[in-house]
Amino acid sequence: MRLSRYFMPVLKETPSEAQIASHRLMLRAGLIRQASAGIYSWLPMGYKVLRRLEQIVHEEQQKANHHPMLMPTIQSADLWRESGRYDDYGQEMLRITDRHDRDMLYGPTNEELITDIFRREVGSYKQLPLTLYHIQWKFRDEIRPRFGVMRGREFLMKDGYNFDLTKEDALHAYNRHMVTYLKTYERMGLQAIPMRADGGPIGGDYTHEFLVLADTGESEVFYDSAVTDLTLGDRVVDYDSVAECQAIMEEFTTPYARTDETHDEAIFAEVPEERRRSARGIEVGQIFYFGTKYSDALNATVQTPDGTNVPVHMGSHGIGVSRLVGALIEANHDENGIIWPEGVAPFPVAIVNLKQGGADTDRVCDELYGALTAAGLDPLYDDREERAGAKFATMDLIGCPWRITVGPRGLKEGKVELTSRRTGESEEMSPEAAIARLKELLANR
RNA sequence: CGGGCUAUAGCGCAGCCUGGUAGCGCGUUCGUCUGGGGGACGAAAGGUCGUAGGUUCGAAUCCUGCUAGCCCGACCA
Repeated sequence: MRLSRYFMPVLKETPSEAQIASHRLMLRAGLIRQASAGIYSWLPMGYKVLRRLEQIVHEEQQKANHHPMLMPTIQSADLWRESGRYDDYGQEMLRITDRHDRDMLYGPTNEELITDIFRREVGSYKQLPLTLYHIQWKFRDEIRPRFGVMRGREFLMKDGYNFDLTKEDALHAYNRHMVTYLKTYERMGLQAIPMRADGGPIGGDYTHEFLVLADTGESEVFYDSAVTDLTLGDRVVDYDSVAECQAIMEEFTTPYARTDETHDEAIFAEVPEERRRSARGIEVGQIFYFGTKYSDALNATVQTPDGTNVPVHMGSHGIGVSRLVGALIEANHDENGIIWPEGVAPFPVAIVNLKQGGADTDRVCDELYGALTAAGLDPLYDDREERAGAKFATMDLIGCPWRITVGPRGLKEGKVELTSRRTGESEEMSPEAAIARLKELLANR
């Protein structure tokens, strides 16, 4: 993308409403603009990050044979009355009346709707196991929205629902989801620690929250530092293997890791003192097994081999996709701006032309732009008529992981400069070498 | 919802107390110079002062209602 033709309204000053780093930087870098309290428009570069996160979520879910679909944002109140949650949910649910005076609502979640689809269409154990998910906008009418997309009222969420014949099968689904989530966060360049959590309004006996450590997190967390050494890396997981998913779940949940709601000082004290940590965390996902709570309420049953009808065992699982953009920035920024992990950067590499209109610099930039585009590396070319300082400051703010600087000084030696946004380290090399290096560095993207 | 605060140009703010021509910085446009970390000079565009009403010869300024937004708390992914 040529910056001169893009829409990226950056701000030199911080709008007064932004308190925390991610909110400030999302506004300054031109990712979002507020539409009303807790509701945001996603500008092109913010939308690009959001789509990138969605894509990663989709890929990891589908590897586990979970099926994407799309349910509506507006739901009828009837189903919620049937489950009993129309009254339970309280003021957080945005209630709407249509022209025929029917009670509608903007969905805060989709257990009722998905269970209704299931009970209409599935009647036999032979159709199980089944996991369906979607990525859709939700609305929760927070009393006080704040921190930008971290705690908005409208938010994009991946929510999935598993349907299984037995509790054992449903617990495998639980473990399977834990693995897909760990994979998903790792690909985004985030460490999200699964922590034993509280069921909350959705309910459930088995539940883990995934937390990203960050000073501005809303939750206080306690953990054994051993848990932060764990990674899945390149492990290829067989999601049909009950034993393998179980083993990974145990590996990641054996070290002590809990939010303050479930924290137990006595058990925590058994962790060696030098490994005990308390910190703050941002919740970016949660998984639940809740048994037959909704299938009982909504009469979602399947026929077993012996001819009886039994309610299905269910679980639900969520990833806060829009919130993740904020969490990523909280975990990856410095005083100059965002530092995107390579897996999620809106543009993985930026080309900075220090002398716009110079014959040599223009030519080399065009060549780099063409070659990187052809290689699928989606470069952002800063071809504006700006001075070097302004270009560097803008590039630091928007946080592309790699920057190629093309200036007359370096070109005298036939060199351009490749700089890491994260470390600030630079290396001079020929344009051809820079292209080759970037292909290598970004091979996994 | 309780407590506190704010609303003046795209962004950050002053002006209000003590009523009388609507300002500053950044950004934007044009020109000249400049050219490796938000450069300099010159010119210009851009504002129903949140909104409705009241007081007054006259209201951004004083008074009242309303709306929106922000902060703290409770709540929450």
